[in-house]
Amino acid sequence: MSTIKTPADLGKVIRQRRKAAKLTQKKAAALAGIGVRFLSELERGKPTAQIGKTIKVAQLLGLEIQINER
Amino acid sequence: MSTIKTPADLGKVIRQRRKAAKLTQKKAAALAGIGVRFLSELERGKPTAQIGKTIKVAQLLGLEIQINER
DNA sequence: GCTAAATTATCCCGTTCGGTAACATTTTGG
DNA sequence: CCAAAATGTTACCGAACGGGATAATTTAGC
Repeated sequence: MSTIKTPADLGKVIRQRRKAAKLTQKKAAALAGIGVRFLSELERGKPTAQIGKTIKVAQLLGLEIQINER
Repeated sequence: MSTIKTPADLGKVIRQRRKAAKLTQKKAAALAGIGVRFLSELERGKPTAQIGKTIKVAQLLGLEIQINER
């Protein structure tokens, strides 16, 4: 369970998880219905990545996003 | 603790939390350094909202984003 | 070193989003 | 209830960016 404070934090988790699933960016992107460039940038912490696509990728990788009061 | 499956889920939580904090969109947007339009659209679940701005808003409202394996 | 994978670059059209203000909706007070 | 006030949504303009496809370059694994 990781706490996300920045887009970079998010990218890191996604990359880890993708690798753990033995998927290349190309395959993962195809499965999520997005481009490889998006995934590459997302994993590197691009702050302007779109939320909808980001959620899609997370779900594809079996990641659950939760939000709660601090 | 809410599970986020879609941009709409996220928007809902953010709106609730903003209201609980007695902030108008205008004030909240100013505090987060974004435009009112972005916040309005974010709360209504716009899937293309940028992740960086979204995280900023969440943090301003004292929301913690977590991500973990399902 | 060779090969697959990942990052980066380029082209390019569509979209984002801030500022401002008009318009719509919701809330409030009498 | 209804009018006024507050809040939220949207249109407009314009500059800037997103991101898909593809190719080139860099990096990593064997």
